[in-house]
Parts: sequence; structure tokens; C-alpha cells
Amino acid sequence: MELNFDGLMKTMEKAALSERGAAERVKEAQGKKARVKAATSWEDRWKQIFGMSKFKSGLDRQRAERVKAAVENGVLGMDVPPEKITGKLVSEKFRELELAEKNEKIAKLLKSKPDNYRLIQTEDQFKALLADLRHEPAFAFDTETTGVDVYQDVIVGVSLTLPRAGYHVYIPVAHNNAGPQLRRSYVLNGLKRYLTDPTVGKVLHNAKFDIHMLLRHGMRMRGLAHDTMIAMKILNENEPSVALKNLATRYGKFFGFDGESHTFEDLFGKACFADVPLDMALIYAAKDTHLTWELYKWQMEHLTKREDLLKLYRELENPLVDICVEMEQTGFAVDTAFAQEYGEELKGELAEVEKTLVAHFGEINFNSPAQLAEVLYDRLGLPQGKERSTDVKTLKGLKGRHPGIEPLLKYRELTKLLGTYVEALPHQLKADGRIHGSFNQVATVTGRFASREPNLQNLPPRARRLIVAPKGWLLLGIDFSQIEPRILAHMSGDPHFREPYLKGEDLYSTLAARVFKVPLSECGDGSKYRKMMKIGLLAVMYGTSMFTLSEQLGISVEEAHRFIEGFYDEYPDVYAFIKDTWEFVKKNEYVATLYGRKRRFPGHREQAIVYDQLAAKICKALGTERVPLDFWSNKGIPKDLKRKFGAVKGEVERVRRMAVNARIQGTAADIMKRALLNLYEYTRARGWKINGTVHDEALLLVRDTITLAEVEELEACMVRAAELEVPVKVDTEIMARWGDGVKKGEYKWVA
DNA sequence: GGCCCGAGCCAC
DNA sequence: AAACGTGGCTCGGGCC
Repeated sequence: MELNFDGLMKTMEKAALSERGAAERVKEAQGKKARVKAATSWEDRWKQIFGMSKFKSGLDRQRAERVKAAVENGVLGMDVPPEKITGKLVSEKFRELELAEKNEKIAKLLKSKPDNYRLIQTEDQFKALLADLRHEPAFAFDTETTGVDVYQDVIVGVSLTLPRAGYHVYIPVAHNNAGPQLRRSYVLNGLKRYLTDPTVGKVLHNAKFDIHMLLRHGMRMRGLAHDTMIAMKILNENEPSVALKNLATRYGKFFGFDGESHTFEDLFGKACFADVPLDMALIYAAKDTHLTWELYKWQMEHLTKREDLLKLYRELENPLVDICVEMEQTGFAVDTAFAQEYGEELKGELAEVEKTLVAHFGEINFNSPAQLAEVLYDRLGLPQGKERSTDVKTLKGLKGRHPGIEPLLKYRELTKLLGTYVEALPHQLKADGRIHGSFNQVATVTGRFASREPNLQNLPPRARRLIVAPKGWLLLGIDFSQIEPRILAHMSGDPHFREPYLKGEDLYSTLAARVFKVPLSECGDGSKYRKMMKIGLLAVMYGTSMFTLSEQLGISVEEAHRFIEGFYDEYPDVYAFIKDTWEFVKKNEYVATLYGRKRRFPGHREQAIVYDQLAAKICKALGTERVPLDFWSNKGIPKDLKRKFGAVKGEVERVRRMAVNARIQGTAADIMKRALLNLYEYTRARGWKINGTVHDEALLLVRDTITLAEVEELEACMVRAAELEVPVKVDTEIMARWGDGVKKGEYKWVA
């Protein structure tokens, strides 16, 4: 636990963790249903269904109309005749409530204006501000904009908090129908030397957004000292919302903000900030930087108590913000002609397959699992699992049973490729004809990047081919080879496991030969032993159950168990690594990566203690060393033990899997982030760009005059990012089209 | 018509 | 009772 306020954090983190649990959501939904049922009036019912705080859009008015209709038709079955609804349309009533609620919040907001919030509207006021800014080694900064599209919207005002001078300002520059305002260019020019000076610290909440917005107006901000959104995720990766106002509402009492802080949407709904009156805008916007600064100080209290986290934040996450901005700004070029052509080709294929499917199954929607299940299991009487699933695995199992299955699988493949990628990507182009997705450095609990709008990390090979390098440029893909097993080799310290890497042998072949006790010559590329070993090692790292592993390998559960036991016998330190992780997370409720990133599991200790105690009792009762694989069907386990153990088994084992995985996957993520920093330094000096990252691969945009020596220097940037006691290897692909390149040895170098 | 969720599936 | 970790997108279908 990083933050001191144990009770609060514990509750918070528990809530956050449970939010991830589907069971909790179901329970919540059931509770909601019950409350709705119990509501005695239409108003109550509305509240329960939508929540009073959510009155904001025209959409809700539409809903309201429907509620009214439902009331009138007696559908809701309530004893509230329509005429009793205050004589007005329901929608009007809601509009009234909505307005009243908003106005109340806004009135409260206006009344709350502190004396040190200042509106800057004249040149004199602005010059006085700049004079004070000269004495600030660091300040908080924020932009207000017409919207959240960083490639379309514009800045309508900026706010600053000057901590030494002790006041907070909002400078409107493009508000509609408002009082006197300075011009945007004048204000940005005045602030430029402070915003671009790397030695003047800027503190922002979600700096990436503001850096993009400043770039819209031709300014490159430098000198990000602290990003409170990112730091929050480092302090608590389970934080459910890192929206500034939500953090203020939740933690504000620890840094001087009592009561609720309303989000923009709460106060202004879908309005454009340019239309917000200046007095209101001041309080809202100046509060943003004010909050950001206080949150920053509070976060620093906690970070300084945890040197490892401070280091992780300062040296890794904070400088990465600039790289995220660069990746997003760079974007990906799409070969639209190829996309068009390929799309047509796929559509042609799809039409053929559809014809076949109609002949087999009739005119149904083949995209609908429900309709499909009805045809497959009810009409055609194919053998159904208990779940009537229509997923690929199930369908493959039914292949021999019906001639329509094969084309159905083909249909799935084609619609996925076409609908999710080939047709979708060209729609994502921005004004400059490139795709600018967003990369989020703190979206995952393990530290990996996430990518969205579109997700460029899950393009299948065939869709990657739509992405090309612009003329005069090349795409460079440098990926870490087997980074996760290498991390396991390093962290476990297992000398036998490290051996193949140190000797330059193939990992899986060597492992397979040892575990299966067959000559190395029988474990070469493509051999069944090597294949099994590869899956087996993945199972070890991901904590796969013996049941799943047996299915994957097509062997019995007992055989799978013997296989993994055999592996642990040969590599005892790997086993110890896993057991140590379990012990550590039981004791500390967190695990850490090689570079200090933490994943916390609040509340695990208690459950793990129960788990271990009950496991010991079961072993004693059975006279075995471990809880048997057939725990659930085992008749020898006393009923009450079975019930009690069953209650904690799933969750404890889940945490243990996540903990082991977080150490390995998280360390790999750290290494990639370190690599990106090295690459950024190298490419920036040459005007090249970092394009993106796909977990163990860095994508770069480089000039086509690049030399072999330069490629090798880029590779060195990657390799030296990993400080492992086993060699680290990278592979580079040189491409004009993503996924269609050559290895550096095969490339025809210009120079 | 938008929101939400599950099923299914793509990547590493 | 549940069986593999981390994500995001599309679709159908239910909701109002």
C-alpha cells in the first residue's frame, strides 16, 4: 500500500478491484433491479434507473418521453395516473429538475470563488502575471478547449497556478459573447518562454492532451515536471477514475479540498467551453490548476516515501509523455488504394461463402450467436456443450458433423478481417490523411501500453499490410526476441534455465530435451517436443491450469501435470520463483517488477491465509502432499472443508496467477519503455520518428538513407535497456509496408 | 437512437 | 465450481 491513509485506500482499492469482477457487477445489477422494482413512483423509478446526476442530454428527454408513454399505457404497472404528473409533460419536469440541479451546482460554484482566483482580461493584468511568472521555478498549467479532438479543436483559454505568488488565473482567449479578452496568439506568445523552457517545471493533469493542443497552435511545450494523472496510476494502478475532479472528490480532504468537485459534464453538459460565461469559467478553470498543484504536492509526499516509485515515475513514466505525443503526432500512413482493392476482394470471397451458408443454414444473421445456436443445436441437432457456444473452438469440434461448419469458420475470419480492420482503418484517417490513434502509457495494470482509436496493437498480419511508410521513409520494426522467458531466466536465477541463452542454444529445444529426456536432435524446430515445451512454458508463466494445458496439448490432465512437474524437477529455481511470488504476495499484497513498478492486490492476505490453512487440512485428511487435481470431484474431502476451500480457491489462485504474470509482463513493459527512451534520444537527433509499440516491438519511421551501422545502433538502444544476466536479443525488420519486410541482412543498403 | 453488456476474436 | 495473463473493437440484442 503506497498511500498512508490505509483505511480509505483499502476501501478504495477493494472497490476498484471488485469492479473488475463480473460477479460484483451482476450483484450490483441485481440490486439495481430490486431497487427499481421497489420504487413507488415514476420519479423514484426514474431515479433508480438512471441516477439523478445523469440528467444532461436530449437523449434523456427522449427516454423521459418513453417513460411517460409507459406510464400512460400502464406498462410500468404503477399507481400513478398520467394526470398526476404535475400536469406537465414528463420531459418538461425532467428538464426542470435537470436545470435546477445544474443551476444549484453552478450557483454554489460561483459563491465559492476564492479571492486568489483572477481573471486576466487586459494587457496590464497579463504583464503583471508574466512578471510574477519569472519568479516561479514551477507552475501548474492547463488548457480549456472547444472539445477533446486534439487534431480539430482549439484553445479557448488557459489557466495557471503560480505557487510562489499564491494565486490562480484563467486567461480567456476565445470565449463567445463574453467580456474583454486578449488574443490567443498574444497570450501564447507571452507564455512561450516559460512553456518551452525545459528548466521551468510544468505540472499538469494529463499533459499529453495539452501538449497536443499547444502543438495545434504551433508551440512545443518542454519541461514537464509532473503529470498528476500518470503519477496517480503509479501510486495506485487500481484507481477506477483518474479524472481530476473525481480524484479531488475522493482524496481532496487530504490536500485541502472538501466536498464534491464537479466534472465539466456535471456542470456544463455537452456545452462548449467557449460558451461558458467568464465568471464561471474562471472558477472552473482556475480550480483545475489549483487542484493539480495541490494534488501534485500530496502525491510527492507519498512518492518521496517510496524511492523506487519516485524513480520509476521520474525516470521512466514522466519522460515517456513526450514519446507518446510523438507517436500520436506521427501517425500511420494507410495505402488507401490497396485497402480499397483488398476490401473488394474480401467482399467477393465473402459473398461466395454467404451463398454457401444460406444453402446450409437458411436466411439467418450469421453474425448472431443466438440465431446460429438455434440453427445448429435446435434445428440441425448438432451435439451441444452445456453453453451452446458458437465460438471457434466449439465450431472446430463440430467440423466433421456438418458441411456448413467449414464455410462458417471462413465467414468468421473474413468478416472479422473486413469489418474490424480492412474497412475500418480507412475511416480513421484524420485531415492529414494519416491514422492518429492514441497510446496510453498507464491504461494497463502491468505497465504495458494500450492503444485505441484505433487499436494498432492488435492488427492481424493481413491488416498490417495496409500500413505503409511515406515516400522517402522506411518502417523499422525492432522486436525483443523471447523477452519474457529471458526475464524469467533472469529473475529466477535458474542456472539451467539460463544455460541455453548463455550458450546461444535454442531455448525450447534445450528445455524439451531435458524435460522429456530425449536427445536434442529430436527437439529441433517443428518437433512435437519443442512445440509442447513452448506451450508448457507459457502455461508456467501465465499460471495455466492443468485442465486447460491438457486441452491445449491434447493429453490427459494427469499427463499435463506430470509434464509440468517434470519441468519443475529440472528447473527447481523456476519453481521457487513462482512459490516465492506466491509467498511474497501473501505477505505484502503486492508484487514488483525489476524496475519497481507495483501491482497491488488489496485484501489478498486474509484470503491467502485461509486458503493455505484449509489446503493443509485437506492434505492431512487425505494424507497427500498437495490438494489433489480432482479437488471438486474428490469424494474423500470432508464436505465442510470442500465448501470453505471452494469459496476462496478461485480468487486466491487468480491473484497468484496475476502476480506471477505481473512480475514478468510488467518487467518486459518496463524494458520496452526504457528502450523507447533510448530510441527517442537517438532518433530525435536525426529527425526520425517513433511510430508506435506493440508490447515487445518498437516501430520507427526512418529515412530510407539509413545505414546498417545506424540500424545496429538502434538495436543497441533496445538491448541496453534490459539489464539482465542473460543475453538480450532483438530482431529488426525493414519495411516499406508493415509486416512485409526483410531482415537487415537481406536488405540492399544504399550506403 | 444511444447506452450497456456479453460473445467472440484480434494482438502480445 | 472452474479451468490463461494483458488489452481493445465489432456485433447483436436488450434496455429505455
